[in-house]
Amino acid sequence: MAGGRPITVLNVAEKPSVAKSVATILSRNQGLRVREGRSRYNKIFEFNYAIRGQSCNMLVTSVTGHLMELEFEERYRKWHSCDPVELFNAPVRKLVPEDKMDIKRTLEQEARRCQWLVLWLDCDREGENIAFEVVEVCTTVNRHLNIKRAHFSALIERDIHEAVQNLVQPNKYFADAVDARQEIDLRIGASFTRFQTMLLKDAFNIDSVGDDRNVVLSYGPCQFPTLGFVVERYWEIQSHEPEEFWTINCSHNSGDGISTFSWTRGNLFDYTCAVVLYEMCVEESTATVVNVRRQETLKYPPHPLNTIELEKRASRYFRMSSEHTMKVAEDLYQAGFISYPRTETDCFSQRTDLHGIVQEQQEHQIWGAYAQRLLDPGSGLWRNPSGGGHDDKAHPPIHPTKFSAGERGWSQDHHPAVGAVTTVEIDIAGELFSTSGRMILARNYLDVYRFESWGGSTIPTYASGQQFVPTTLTLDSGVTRPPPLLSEADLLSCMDKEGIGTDATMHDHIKKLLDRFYATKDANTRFTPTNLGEALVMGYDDMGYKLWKPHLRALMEHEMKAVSEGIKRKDEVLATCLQQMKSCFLDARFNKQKLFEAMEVFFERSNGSGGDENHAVGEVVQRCRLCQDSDMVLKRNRDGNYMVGCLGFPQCRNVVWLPGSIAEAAVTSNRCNSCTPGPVYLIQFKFRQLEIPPNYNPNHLGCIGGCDDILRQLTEICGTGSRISARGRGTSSSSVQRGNTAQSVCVFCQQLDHSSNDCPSQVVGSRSARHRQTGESSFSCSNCGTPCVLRTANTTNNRGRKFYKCQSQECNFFAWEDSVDSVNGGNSAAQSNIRSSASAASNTNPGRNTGRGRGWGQGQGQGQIAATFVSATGEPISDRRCFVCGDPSHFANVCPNRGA
DNA sequence: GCAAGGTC
Repeated sequence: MAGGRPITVLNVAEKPSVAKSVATILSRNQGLRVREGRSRYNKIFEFNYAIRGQSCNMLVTSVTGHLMELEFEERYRKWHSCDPVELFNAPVRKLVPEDKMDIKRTLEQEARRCQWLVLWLDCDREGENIAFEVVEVCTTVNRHLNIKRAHFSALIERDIHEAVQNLVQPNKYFADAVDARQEIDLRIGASFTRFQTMLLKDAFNIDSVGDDRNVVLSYGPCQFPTLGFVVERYWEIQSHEPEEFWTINCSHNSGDGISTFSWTRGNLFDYTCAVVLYEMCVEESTATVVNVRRQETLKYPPHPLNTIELEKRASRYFRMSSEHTMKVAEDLYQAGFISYPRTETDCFSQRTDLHGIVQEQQEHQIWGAYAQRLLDPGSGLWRNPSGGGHDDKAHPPIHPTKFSAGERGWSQDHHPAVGAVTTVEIDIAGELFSTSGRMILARNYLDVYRFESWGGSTIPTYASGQQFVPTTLTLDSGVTRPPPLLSEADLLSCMDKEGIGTDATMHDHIKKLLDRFYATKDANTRFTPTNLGEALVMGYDDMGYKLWKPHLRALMEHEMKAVSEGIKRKDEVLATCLQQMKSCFLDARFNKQKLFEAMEVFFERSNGSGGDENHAVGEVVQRCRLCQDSDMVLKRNRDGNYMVGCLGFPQCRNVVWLPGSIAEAAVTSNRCNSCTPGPVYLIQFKFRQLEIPPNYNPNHLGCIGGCDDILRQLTEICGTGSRISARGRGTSSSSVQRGNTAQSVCVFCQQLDHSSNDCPSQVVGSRSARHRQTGESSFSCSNCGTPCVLRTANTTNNRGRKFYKCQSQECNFFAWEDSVDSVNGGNSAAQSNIRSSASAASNTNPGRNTGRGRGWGQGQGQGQIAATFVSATGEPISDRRCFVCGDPSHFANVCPNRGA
């Protein structure tokens, strides 16, 4: 070929900027001519060049991403033109859309006079697919074209010259995989979207979506699993039962500093057990150092950067949204500062010239010196970065491709930072406690990677066998908390882990949730599903279909990979996938009632019968007495169990779980005559007969306001439908605290300090059953006769002491529980009903028997101990307080002032 | 009016 006449070569890039870069690099900016094409964005560059000795007249132009779109044939385009199920088989075709026709014409025009076509599309599956679109357009007008593919990963001279001198063939398998993906996405998306939109849009008043004429309840194999992540986390939070736990903390002031030792048992959920162990420690409180360990630890630098990690780190360190990050990265790529920013790869190949990359950085004023040290063989600092195990075989990890003196926050090659951790273990009465401190010995890569911190903390010196008396020894309590709502970084992690979307599209799917009114994002970038989003997921979940789970996409992705590797044929994958999805579609349509039911939980039927105008029928039960800001509504969780929850969730977490034996429940327009503050709407319950005792009527018109003994009894007998939290469970369960404590607020008296099971008002003040069969006595206000509630004092002098308070707002009656006990002969309901485990524990302690007892203080037989112990078996008196109002009697998750 | 994926 060498020495022949010049040939004309048409080079096509994926976007105009790449065409320009390729042309500039190959022409070395000598004799480069530019002319307009038919599309105003896609210029044509011309210059002379020699490929392996063959002189070429090079034309370089571009497309803008995909040139073609897949669409249904005309007669299936209109929404009502066919049954949506037909979309699984309806003929489809690939067409150049109208707005790409100019580009198509330019390609045709230039291809007619060329001998070669060189494809400079991005080196990934989509790029390969676009390459075949370009081939189709060009070969239609010139079937003699010689087709070549250029493989490059960065717009730098070395890569571009190397690519053009080593042209290869395009990979049809890659393109086939994308064809299959496109067809499956189109058929599933269109069929399900039309189905659920036409089914639900007009059937309900979907108030959250504004102008509902344009509402589309879309379904997509990426957007729905993304919504699924949001809803699943929301459900997890909603079903979390706050659970109290106890732990022993020990501190020691040695004179050289204070060490805080934590209990190696961690948190105990059994109060009695914790008290017994605490008591042992207090009685035999000398601590013995049993182990002092000093260990060198290493903190490794992060793996080389891929797109998701770039987005997550930018979100974490710079609070940049994923969308903005990719925009900036694209700019840097186009300016030649970094390699291609859309890559899954997080390990460098052997071919990458890492030394060359670092050499470029030697002049940098911040990390230049570090780069020089890395390159100095005498320093012994060089280490090839360890990979994260991902390689898309198309692009290297994102790395700098040329020097910049400006602020750029990444480095490539790092040594781990070195630290020394000292761990001290002590033994008190057989219980182990430990503490640790860290000293950083060598910062190494942390010197240049300034975003990661590795704090040091010092502790005094201890020797094995040494004994000391703890300065404080406290039994502290806490409450398990639900996980937070998903943040944008969390969501990206979920999507990445499950393979939802591509690096370039993940942020689009997240945005789609907002656009479709499926979810909202708050100021902290945390996502909450809307009623609409939750209802749709719930509907499919109730059908038993995991269409909102990532499995379907994962399966498809797996199949696509097989196609791209030539292991499976496109046609067979398409046939199997679509067959499965079609039967799933038919099943979903058969079970559409589930979708209706789920929507009914949240929305009124649009042709509904109206009902009581004062409240939304079928929903509102009462005003939330906790936040006093939102309504409490009857809802079902995803397991079908009923609860009455505050609409202010997640800011307000007030929830009343109802018996697990309910088959059906509906809020009526009847108001309770006795519960205040009203109105409290009665709920018509239908219980599953086999799950309740025979003497109860399965049909019951009940009230959650506090007056309904039958409801309380069935709750106790049947338990609630609240999901048991997976976290923080699994220790012993002998204590009553581990009973049915799903409510943040007691069902019966709306107090925060006990569960409905322990509610004194049910014994003391129940209207319908003043005297229970057990013979326990009640207590009513001696002024007005209204039933009293039992509360816990929080004043300095009486912290933890219980008192009765009249419920009537006009009456100021008040009496200490312990003084009432003595009047009533010490057999009060309150005494027997509250915290029985604590009572048992406190029996070891002479003194008032008020629930949890009062613990061990100075002067209670502990005189041999010189240190001051904080009494701890009463109400929580550690430094932990509600961070909202500072009250130590509760935590912020149940704070009545929250959101005030 | 529908998907996801390129890109402007």
